[in-house]
Amino acid sequence: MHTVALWQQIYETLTREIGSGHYPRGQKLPTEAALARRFDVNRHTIRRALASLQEDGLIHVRQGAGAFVSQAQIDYCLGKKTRFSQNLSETGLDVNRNILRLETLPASKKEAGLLALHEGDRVHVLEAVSIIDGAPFSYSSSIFPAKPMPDLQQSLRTNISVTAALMENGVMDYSRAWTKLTAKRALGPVARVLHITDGAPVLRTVSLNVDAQGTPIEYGRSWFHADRAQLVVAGDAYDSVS
Amino acid sequence: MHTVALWQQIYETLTREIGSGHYPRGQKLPTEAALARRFDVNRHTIRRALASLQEDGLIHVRQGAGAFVSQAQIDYCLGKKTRFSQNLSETGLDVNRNILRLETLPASKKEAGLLALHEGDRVHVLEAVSIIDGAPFSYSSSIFPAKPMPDLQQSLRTNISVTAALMENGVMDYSRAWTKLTAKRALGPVARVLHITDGAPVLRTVSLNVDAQGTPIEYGRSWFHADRAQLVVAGDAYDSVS
DNA sequence: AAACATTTGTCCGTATGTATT
DNA sequence: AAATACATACGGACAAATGTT
Repeated sequence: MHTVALWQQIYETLTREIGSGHYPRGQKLPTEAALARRFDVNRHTIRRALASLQEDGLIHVRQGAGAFVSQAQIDYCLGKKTRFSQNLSETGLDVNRNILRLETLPASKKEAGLLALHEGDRVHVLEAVSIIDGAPFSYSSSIFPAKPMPDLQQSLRTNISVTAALMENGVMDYSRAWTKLTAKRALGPVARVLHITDGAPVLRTVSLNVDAQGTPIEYGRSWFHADRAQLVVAGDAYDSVS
Repeated sequence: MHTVALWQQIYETLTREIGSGHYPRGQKLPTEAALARRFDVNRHTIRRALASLQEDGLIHVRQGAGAFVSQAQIDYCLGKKTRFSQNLSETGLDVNRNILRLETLPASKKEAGLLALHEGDRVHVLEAVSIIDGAPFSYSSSIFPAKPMPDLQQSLRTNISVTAALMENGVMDYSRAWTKLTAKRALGPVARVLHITDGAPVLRTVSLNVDAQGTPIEYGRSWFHADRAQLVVAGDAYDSVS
């Protein structure tokens, strides 16, 4: 007869309980000793179950502190028609934005190259932190060519949505040319705005948006809170969303 | 008259020199003191230039050790038709693979759910490290349903390419249903196989491949060496590659 | 293992030119 | 025109991390 291992039963019970909200997100689980008493097993059996929970990313364990239920990761869908606000507000989350910097200035040689401009052409620079459910989710730094949309700065200030701001400036449609992703350690400023400790991992993306003619209209770099963000590339999303 | 700041000239010079291979990848730059002598400026001016190089990701600096030219990141393209070996061997890189584990066993409840099987149905488990140019690039753990491809284990052992192994077992075509990405700290085993220090950032992906009928044929989790890997999602790649 | 030299990180201060108010 | 703020550049001192002997 086949019996499920003890640790596995406990693992499944805890998975259910975490999923149902019995142990709220971010909160501490009972100590290993307490769980051992509850399930009437040895502490090592609990540890085996917790190890699996950790592999699944459901909890994270800090030596000396305890096991904590991980925050739910927010799925951020990447596709040709990636729109930040739309992407997230559709999920019913409370999305907000803090502008850290918004100005218009001449492009450096590097910036000009990225947007296919000439050095000295003016660009709008936007740095912002997106806040979801009251906590920092991502920090992003974008540049836009100023010539075709001289009044974008004002639009960005009044609209939370970049898409809406672009529409006010005549860009009715745009698409994501490419996105490059890698993992980095959060350094000084990024760690500060994301409210994470220096050196914690972040997901960094660099991306280019182009208009219907293929002209670059936004070059952006983003840093996502790794504990909160999960980027999703769905095969279908590219076709269906349009 | 407008003059370019000293530190900026130095920054551009070093950018050029690194780009042209004057300072080889992975190698140490001269010390700040030496660069200060070379450009005949104060050490702080050099530091300002190095800070910009670091922002660009061209170098990374280790206190006490020095500034090192970053390794060129390997672009790994994500798309519907993502094929690991193809993806990378086309770039002319030396791609290899070490199998850490390859066996066939009954699926746990969780694994069964992921592949749309029943608990206890047999699955092939493959854990492997990919080696590019002699150094670990990624570690991945995959499961395949055994029923439709009973001899896959042998094929995986003899073929470096998973695609080729699948073809030998009747899967002539498959596509990437979705990929989920996030950043993590490398923990024990992952850090060991990737040859990085514990806690260093890694890029983790979870993905599902399905056959032409939409049936799951591979569920995989991968950990990419963050210093070496850059995942690229190109809008066009989804359409053109087919 | 312990002492040492090297190298980067941080802080203090000073001076000057430039842009803004 | 004057006052103010900011970016740039230089000089020095010590702390912290690393590598070597």
